[in-house]
Amino acid sequence: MVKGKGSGADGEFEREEGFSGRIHGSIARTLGIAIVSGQYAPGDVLNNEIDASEKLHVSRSAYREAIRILAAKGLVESRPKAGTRVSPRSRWSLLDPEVLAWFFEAEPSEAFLTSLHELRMIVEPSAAALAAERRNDEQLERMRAALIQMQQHTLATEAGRAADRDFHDTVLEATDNEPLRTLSSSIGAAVRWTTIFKQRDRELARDPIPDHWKVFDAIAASRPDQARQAMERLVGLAQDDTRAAIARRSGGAT
Amino acid sequence: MVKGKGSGADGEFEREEGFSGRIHGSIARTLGIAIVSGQYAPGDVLNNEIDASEKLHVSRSAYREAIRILAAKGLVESRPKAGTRVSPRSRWSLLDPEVLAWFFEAEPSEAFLTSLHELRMIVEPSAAALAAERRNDEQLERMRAALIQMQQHTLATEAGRAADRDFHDTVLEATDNEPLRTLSSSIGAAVRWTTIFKQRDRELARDPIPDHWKVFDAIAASRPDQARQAMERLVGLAQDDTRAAIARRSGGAT
DNA sequence: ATCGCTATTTGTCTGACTAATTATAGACGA
DNA sequence: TCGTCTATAATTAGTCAGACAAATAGCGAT
Repeated sequence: MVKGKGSGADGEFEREEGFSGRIHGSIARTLGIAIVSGQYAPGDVLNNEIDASEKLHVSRSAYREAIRILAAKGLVESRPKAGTRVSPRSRWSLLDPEVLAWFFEAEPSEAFLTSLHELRMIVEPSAAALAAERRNDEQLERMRAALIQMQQHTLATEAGRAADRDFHDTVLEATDNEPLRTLSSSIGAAVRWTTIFKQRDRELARDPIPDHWKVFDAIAASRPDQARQAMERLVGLAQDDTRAAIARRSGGAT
Repeated sequence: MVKGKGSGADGEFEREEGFSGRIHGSIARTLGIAIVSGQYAPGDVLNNEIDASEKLHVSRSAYREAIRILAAKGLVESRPKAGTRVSPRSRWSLLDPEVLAWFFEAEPSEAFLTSLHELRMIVEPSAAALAAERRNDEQLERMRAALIQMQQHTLATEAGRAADRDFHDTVLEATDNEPLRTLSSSIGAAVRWTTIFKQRDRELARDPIPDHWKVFDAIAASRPDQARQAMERLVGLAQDDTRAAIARRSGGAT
């Protein structure tokens, strides 16, 4: 039993792929996914630090740092003698980028997708309205550039999807409201998965680019109400498409 | 230099009061407040772990766990050789309950209060509408109970303010949308500070209880649009009052 | 039913070693 | 001579190990 990590070509190992660089991060990720995917239920008590760290072939301190990360995100809570237990879902930081990523790591439930869309539906139209009032020229340029990129690459490519996210992200930024901007990660996640689902159906139901331009035009023209309506339409259609894709997936095969 | 903590009646000490029980939590709190209050600016590099932990009279491992917490909330980022530096504000988890608490620990800026109110203005009316559609009887009862409590204790007491928060919290819960519910801590923070500011002016500008009942009635009657409008009015008035109180505070004395 | 004890578990400390990465100085080529 | 690329060194976070402290849940005695 040498020192260094021991990650060699031995026999058994666990977390392996999808490493997060640092070991505590990767452990946090592994446990985080296990928790949000329901492998551990709220109320469940994790193994004690000694056993758990041993089982994962890491030092106790590395394991503890991972637990601190999860605790900071509200996923677990630990107390002496009581152990570390999974917190009730209501305490989870569902809008945290990492937590969200962990959710999507294991095929999020339909209900979760739906609620994320609902959030978009609430936040984005108002955000667009604020953006129409407050955007500066530089932000407007970035939105335009994003849409052009999106047009060139199409949503079938990662570059195109990134441009899509950039657009929505910039709208949030243009609201000049920091807490609102924080939601961009969640919105971004919803956007990404909307697109992925739509892409699974070969025929992408509708070309969303004209709808994006309408939002852009309203923001460019500094017309809040118009921007709100355009965004409402855009998000609503995305929601419909996702719903349809999901229905087709679970309902009947091709 | 004995072992145990050394928190005795010695000479100098730092973090002291406001302890969070566990030491790593209290360090995280101390640093967290220092960061959100601007004592450390984004981009600033913290002392290396050895020096920092020494200066705080804690072990390196405890200090490191604190840093993991801050990193999990997006406040800092650390890399070997580069050190631990404060992340750009855009990465901060502004809606995290603890981060929010740290903000309010050091008199939040007017701009921050405003943006939080803006968020309320966006989220709560829609939430009320959803709640009107989806609330169950138990939740409705909790809302009613909260308002009665609020009426009895008035907003001058902590019990009354807690009831106020309970009401808004239950509305969020009744939306049956988990990500939305996550925002309750942020909303709650805004609610709490609205009230505190209003209370500073002796004459509380307006009795908000009737407005609360209007929201309740609409939710009870399952009328989404009515609930949305009532909540819009309620939050709008709160916003006005807070603005007025702030203006009076910074503008001219009594 | 209450109180006090004990065993378990997290929390903290120490100190050493590892690994990553920046920065520096040097070699090489334009 | 200047610029660029490359090995090397120095710094810092990351990991590990094992011991001890503190808190508390659960149990047994009263």
